[in-house]
Amino acid sequence: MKDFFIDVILPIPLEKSFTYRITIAESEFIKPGMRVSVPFGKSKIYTGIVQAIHTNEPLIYEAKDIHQILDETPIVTQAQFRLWEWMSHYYMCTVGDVMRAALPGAFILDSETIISKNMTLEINEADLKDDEFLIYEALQHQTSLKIQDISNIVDKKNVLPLVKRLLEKEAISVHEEIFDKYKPKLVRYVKLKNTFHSQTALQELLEELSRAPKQRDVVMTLFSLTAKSKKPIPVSDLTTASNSSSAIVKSLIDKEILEEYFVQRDRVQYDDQETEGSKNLNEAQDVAMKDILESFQSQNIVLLHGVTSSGKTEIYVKLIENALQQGKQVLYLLPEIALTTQLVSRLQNYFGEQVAVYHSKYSSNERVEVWNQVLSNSPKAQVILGARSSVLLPFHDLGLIIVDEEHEQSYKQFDPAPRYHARDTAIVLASVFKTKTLLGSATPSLESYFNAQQQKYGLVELTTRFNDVLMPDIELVDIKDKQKRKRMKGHFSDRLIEEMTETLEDGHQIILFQNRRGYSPIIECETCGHSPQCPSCDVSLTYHQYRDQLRCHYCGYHSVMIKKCGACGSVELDNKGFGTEQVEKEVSILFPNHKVARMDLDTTRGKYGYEKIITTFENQEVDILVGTQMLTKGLDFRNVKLVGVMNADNMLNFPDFRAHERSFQLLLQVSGRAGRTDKRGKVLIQTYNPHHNILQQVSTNNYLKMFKEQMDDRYNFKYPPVYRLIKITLKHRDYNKVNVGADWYAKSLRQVFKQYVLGPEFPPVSRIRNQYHKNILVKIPNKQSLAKTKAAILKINTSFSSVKDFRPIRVILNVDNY
DNA sequence: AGCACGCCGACT
DNA sequence: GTCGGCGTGCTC
Repeated sequence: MKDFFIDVILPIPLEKSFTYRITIAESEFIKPGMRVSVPFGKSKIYTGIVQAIHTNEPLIYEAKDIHQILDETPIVTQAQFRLWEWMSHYYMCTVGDVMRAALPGAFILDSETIISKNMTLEINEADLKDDEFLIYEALQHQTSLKIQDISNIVDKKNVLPLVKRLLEKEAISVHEEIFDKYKPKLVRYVKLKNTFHSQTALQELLEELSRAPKQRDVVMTLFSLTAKSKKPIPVSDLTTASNSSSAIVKSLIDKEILEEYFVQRDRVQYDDQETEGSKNLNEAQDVAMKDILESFQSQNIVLLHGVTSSGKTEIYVKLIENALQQGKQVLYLLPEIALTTQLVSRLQNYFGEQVAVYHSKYSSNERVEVWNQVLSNSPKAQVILGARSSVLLPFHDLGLIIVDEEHEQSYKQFDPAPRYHARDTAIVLASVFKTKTLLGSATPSLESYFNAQQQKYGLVELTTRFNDVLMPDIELVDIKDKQKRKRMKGHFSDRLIEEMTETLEDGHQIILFQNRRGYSPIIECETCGHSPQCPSCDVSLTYHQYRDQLRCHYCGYHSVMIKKCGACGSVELDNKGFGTEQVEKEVSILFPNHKVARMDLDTTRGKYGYEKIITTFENQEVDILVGTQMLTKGLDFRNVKLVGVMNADNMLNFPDFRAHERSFQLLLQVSGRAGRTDKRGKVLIQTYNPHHNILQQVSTNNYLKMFKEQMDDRYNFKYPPVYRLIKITLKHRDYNKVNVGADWYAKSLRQVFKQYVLGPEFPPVSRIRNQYHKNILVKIPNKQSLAKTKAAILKINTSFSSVKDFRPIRVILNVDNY
């Protein structure tokens, strides 16, 4: 009789998969895609995913037995395995990394060490030391302790030696326990005990309760509620309806008059609302729709380039309808930030309960529920509306993928691994299901537009705004000139103030855009020029006025605002540069009679952070909204007529090969917020450099010109999409070690890739959280094999980490690091 | 990644 | 003297 084994993926960054022994009985039950808990290392128990079942006994080691099977049916599909495999190869990470990113946290169970008293042996307490005795005594009262409890009792961090000593003295025993993290949400219901169902019994009961009027009320209310709706009555409904407390209900339950019971409920629920049919498309949309469908005949991927508010969503809705009619699931990807109630409720309007939402602000439990619904192809998960990580869901029969705002950089995950791009991963996912992908954007990324021009993607253009709203009028304001002529008030030019005044008088709203948060990014001493720096990063601290704090935007370090220069003691401190906070403050001084709000990372924390701000702005409780690029993400504010860009220069001068492309996208996107209904919107862009090509192209809304010009640069300087990039980052807290290591690494790379290796170079912020960073860039010509390139890099990587001195240096491989 | 083992400085 | 710092090596 042969023995059975399983290969298991573990959520750790190790290349190998691990083989465990299973029994014959288990082999009949276990299927690939199920979770198992397995012993790993000396004592830990990890959660793994079964990859394969086989009979090949490992030769060089003894396979351990598994600990437990965690699922009855697979929770990971074969299609996912294929996608995981692709991701780990393409993005140069382990399958375990992908697994960790894909599974909701509650699926990955951890073991915990549980300490209990050794019952078989009486210990002479005199043999125990003080701290040992403390634990021993604690175990007289409690049957078991966790490591954390022991830590608390003896007030020490590292208690493992202590546990070990007790173990040796046989005073205690330890074992590992795993806990299910996913807890279904239970709703408590009550009903009247069966014995009181007859009319007479109820009469008697009410009489009996006449001396407890509160309780009597509750019973009466329950009775009338039940008569009214016939549905089960949740305790919470009963207490509100009868205006009583749960204590009264509890006493009724204790008296066995009422009976409580629990029903599992989905955490994510929508009120059933009337759904409506999709809107009829206008002529332009209709043409675009037909073009898309025609393109899909020959292409798997189509790029829809439609100007802001051209009504792309309506086209998506039609396409989703088509797929649903064929009984297929649809994935609709959006940047995290655009996943607001605005869009969600819009889609629910059309598709009702069939829409499931998935993003990072969902709790782990909520994500498990969505996962299971997608996996079981539940009617509640036919349209999955989600951010980046939703490409990793266990789709069943995917019929269409839509990637909206495909140019958004937030689709790319930078840290931790897998450093994947959701748009590109979505395209692969679509190919796994042999289905189509639609990319949509008003400002497509150069790589997508390039692919469309190369006939790799289909291309459909939509050039008119919905309802024939005019494109906003974009005006560039030369603030260098304005400053010379003393026409600036703070950071506001006279033109901007004029337009703002007029807009406010007309009762319209204003958006002001400044791509920097805080009050001012640099505080400089006027006497000695010193400026306060973050102690663990190489950046100036940003002054945040609302908390009177200096903050580091890289590591979160903060201290109180200094009153005098830390170097020379001078009290003359100057603010250099400005952020959203300062803009907000200046607005409230310039327009004291109007309400201003700010939307940036600092004001949108928490689950409903941005929703709150968006709602108040939507309801016109706020006239002027100041914000960072958060404002640009597909928000639809009807009443905004003016958009002001406080300073376009800092993003244009950003040291990145995409700075110009990004600026163009950002400026056009933010401009698109202006005048989305009848009135023509106005956009003012303040800049020191009004003749900059990008600004000219923004003001004339000339995407094609921008594309051509940028592509010339990309050809000349060998950047994507003409060349591919892999960025290698080395990290260590020792400056010298990073330098030496990076030089060695780059030298080895140059032997293979010659002039296509750039660096090593320190990034603009070379030290973050006390770690020095150094980057090496590998450029890959189009004709060079990607697979071979990666293999060569991995080989160098292996020899790098086999040098003893280099081993502590962390190496990060980032494929398509843009 | 964790985690154990193992070898050196600062404290009850 | 120990406590605890992190270098090194291993995990089926």
